Amino acid sequence: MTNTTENTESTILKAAKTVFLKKGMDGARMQEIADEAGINKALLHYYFRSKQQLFEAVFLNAFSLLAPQLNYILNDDSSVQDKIIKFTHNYITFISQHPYLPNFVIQEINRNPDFAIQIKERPQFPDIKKFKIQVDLEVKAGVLKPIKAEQLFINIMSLSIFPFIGKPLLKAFLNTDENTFSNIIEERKTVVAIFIMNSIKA
Amino acid sequence: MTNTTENTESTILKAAKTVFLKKGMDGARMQEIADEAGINKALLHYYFRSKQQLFEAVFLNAFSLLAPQLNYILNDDSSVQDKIIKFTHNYITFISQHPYLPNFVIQEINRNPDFAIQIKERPQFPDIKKFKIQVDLEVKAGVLKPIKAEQLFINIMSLSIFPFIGKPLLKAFLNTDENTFSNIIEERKTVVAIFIMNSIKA
DNA sequence: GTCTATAGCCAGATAGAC
DNA sequence: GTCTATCTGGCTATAGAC
Repeated sequence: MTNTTENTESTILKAAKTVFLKKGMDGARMQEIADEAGINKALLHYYFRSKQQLFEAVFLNAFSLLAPQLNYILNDDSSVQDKIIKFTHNYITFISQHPYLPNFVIQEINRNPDFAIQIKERPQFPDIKKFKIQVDLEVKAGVLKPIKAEQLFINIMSLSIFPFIGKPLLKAFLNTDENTFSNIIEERKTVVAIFIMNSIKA
Repeated sequence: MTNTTENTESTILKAAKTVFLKKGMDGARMQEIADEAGINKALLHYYFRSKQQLFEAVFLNAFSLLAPQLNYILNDDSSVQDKIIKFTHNYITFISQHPYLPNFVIQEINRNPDFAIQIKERPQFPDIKKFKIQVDLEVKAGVLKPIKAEQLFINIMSLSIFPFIGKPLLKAFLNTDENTFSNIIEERKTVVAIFIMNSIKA
């Protein structure tokens, strides 16, 4: 019976995730989530009380998929170069499999900046401190050209994430179909790291 | 009297822009737009018939602010390097003054991909053809390291636009306040071009 | 735990006076 | 052209049967 409960609850969460990620908090409908889960609308309220609470469960789940991976680039002990090569490959691969994730998280934080505050309280929240020290050291040692860790971090994030968020726009500008665009993304798993390292390797 | 009409109409458009850009189509309320314009809700319908039509007027206006600037990097005759330096500086400066714009346009295209199709029909819609030829030529001439024009274009867009879309998230990760983040953006008006050119200059 | 039925509210849209 | 008042539909949430 605990099993049944957990199954229904996770069925709801999965359906809610599908709908919220595509439509956002404002665009999502409880009825659509219920349909997606193959159950009744009232049951959603039985398990999660309100749309808001269901949404928050989905949001925190989504965020906890995206954020911890950043700890790798921020806190691992290997060289900046090694981390950039591995991170961009892994992150682009991961987002390819969850293309709605970054747009959803960013959109909802923009809608309600309080989320950003809540999130910072959580354990495992990525912190740039160590990365900053490492970059400064490698710059001083002459391994990297002069660059601020903050700018480098923003560049890595931008190059990894934006193509997914801006996909429909980029597809239009590049005048490509779905397949060609997928190939371009596939290429980025390697060319992003090359692009970055060409720029900063001393 | 034509004047009065145009004034009311543009007052409504301005108010609608303010609200739609912040809240998006789904989050915006006609009442809020009416309040922002200092007029009555019924008047919105008198001028624009429906929320959808008012929204589309705002969307097309927003898009027509963002897109034509791309024609500079895509179609101007100066060298790739010159264009990147000028474009990143100008675009980041422009978006700094209209920070909600890119997020709004991208969000709404993601919500309704039909917009992307409609938009492509418009005159002045940016086209990458000429840029592609130019990049290929400069690569062949040994001015640039080997890079595909499509990837370079995506990189330029990503580095210019993403920091605005991802601002609350980046602020949290970097653990910076509003002021520090503004300074980082200010720096990007020059460092983005340096970052790109370091990477691709042969 | 799960359903049907419905309460209650809110938002977009319209009618009609001025 | 602009307003007040109101209709109508749709959505979240709850009541209550099973």
